[in-house]
Amino acid sequence: MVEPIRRTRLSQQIVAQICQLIRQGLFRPGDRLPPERELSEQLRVSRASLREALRALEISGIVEARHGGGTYVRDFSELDVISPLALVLEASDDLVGDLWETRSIFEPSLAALAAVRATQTDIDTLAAVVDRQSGRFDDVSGNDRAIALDREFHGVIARASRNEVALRVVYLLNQVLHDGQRHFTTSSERRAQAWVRHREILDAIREREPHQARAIMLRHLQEVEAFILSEVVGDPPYPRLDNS
Amino acid sequence: MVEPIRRTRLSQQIVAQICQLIRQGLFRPGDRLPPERELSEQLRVSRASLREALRALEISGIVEARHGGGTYVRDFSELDVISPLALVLEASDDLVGDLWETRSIFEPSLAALAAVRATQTDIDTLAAVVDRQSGRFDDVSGNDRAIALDREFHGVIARASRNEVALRVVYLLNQVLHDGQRHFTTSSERRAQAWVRHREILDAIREREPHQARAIMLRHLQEVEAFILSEVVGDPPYPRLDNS
DNA sequence: GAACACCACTGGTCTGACCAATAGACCGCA
DNA sequence: TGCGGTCTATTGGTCAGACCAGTGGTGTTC
Repeated sequence: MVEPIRRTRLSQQIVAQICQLIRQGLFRPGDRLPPERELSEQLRVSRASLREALRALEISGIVEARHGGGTYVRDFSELDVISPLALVLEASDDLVGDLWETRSIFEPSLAALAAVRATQTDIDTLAAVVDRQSGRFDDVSGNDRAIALDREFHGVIARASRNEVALRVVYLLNQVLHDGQRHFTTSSERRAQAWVRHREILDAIREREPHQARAIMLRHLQEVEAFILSEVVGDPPYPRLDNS
Repeated sequence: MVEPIRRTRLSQQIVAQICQLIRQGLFRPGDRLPPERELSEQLRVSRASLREALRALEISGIVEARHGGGTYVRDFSELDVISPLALVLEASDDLVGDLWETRSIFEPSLAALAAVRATQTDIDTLAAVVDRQSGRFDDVSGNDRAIALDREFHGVIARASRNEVALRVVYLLNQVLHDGQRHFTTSSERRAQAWVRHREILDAIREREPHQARAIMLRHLQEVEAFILSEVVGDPPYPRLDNS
């Protein structure tokens, strides 16, 4: 019935303000922020409070501090930040199924959006990734490289969807999933099958066919998911949706 | 060829250590951590460094600090977690369109899942919410109540989808969206239309028709989104997907 | 011109102090 | 006894200033 009073910490206000400055374009990715001492003086807050705010921004992946070198605004396209949410989800193996299901909800739509919105540059980048995936990866480090390329493929599509929010969400999901199964090994046959699907998705995006892109992405994820869930985890506790 | 030296910040080590203590069960959800002064003494670090670590843990949703009351380990099942995602999205008006689009990706699938997995209790709860939405809400506080009920409706469906990850994501999205437009006013006609859709979704879930639930939810979101984007924000900068 | 030494700058950490909110102890009144 | 208010120790929030440690440019030296 009544609205609880909004007790806002000083560092939160600072975070909001700096975020706004960045969003307004006063600070652009790659720019160096003013020194902490100077910034704290301008904001009329102590350096400790400012540092708490900067730490929050750093955790969020918005800025990056270099000891002795200044604090820089990160390029948002580099989203490879350590997500603290991974700490929360790490201990729970039983969430892997949920994570995959969530990907299956999300990424097909992102592929469809990418088919509508991808620029020629996006498509070229995606094609380059798919091309690099055509290799065999038989040596020791091959598995890691294959996984990295797979993440890159899905990352490029998410970026091509031109939806900042969805991009962040899907990136987070994949990161948690990746962290939980870092040493997961795929077989050559699996990789070959995935590569075929990746090529089909690329073609669908290139041909601007969102429905096609969505359907193939869904099929791709379900194939991989079925394999992983059967090998690593157990059967899902709840009924699944059929495709649609 | 050589491994770069890992220059780790003090606060990062503290975060790792506290996380480990929580993971080991020394601190359980709901427990109160030792006071900052005491903890900093035990860890042999300054209070400032400890506080930076605690701020990181708070952003991650692992602990919660209460001014004058101590720092508590959060119950991870609580959903209103401050995520780094929320920090990024805070104070950003031009992301409202992305947020809505992301909802439109997510919630139709959740409705479909709910149609498959909802228990009788879920359906009863949902029916009760819809029933309460049938009122007129003409008085002053009516708008707030209507918005609260709307959030509750979508929350119950998300919970009924039995997907912990998706639940958290959609909860976060709606929270950010709500925080950004707290004082948004809807007309009675809009509410009536939304109520019709809500009833249709409820019926679809009750009849165990996932396709139906998905389709109506998508339609519902697109209707509301179109209204809000036209009234409050501007036209979307990128082409939208047609339904599907 | 290249290698080196130096030094101003900047983030990282520490100390100690004070402010502000909380919560429990304590007291007085009904 | 039980309720209400007050008082105070505890605890998080903020501040100021200092020093440490890594960076990068500048000037010197050969």
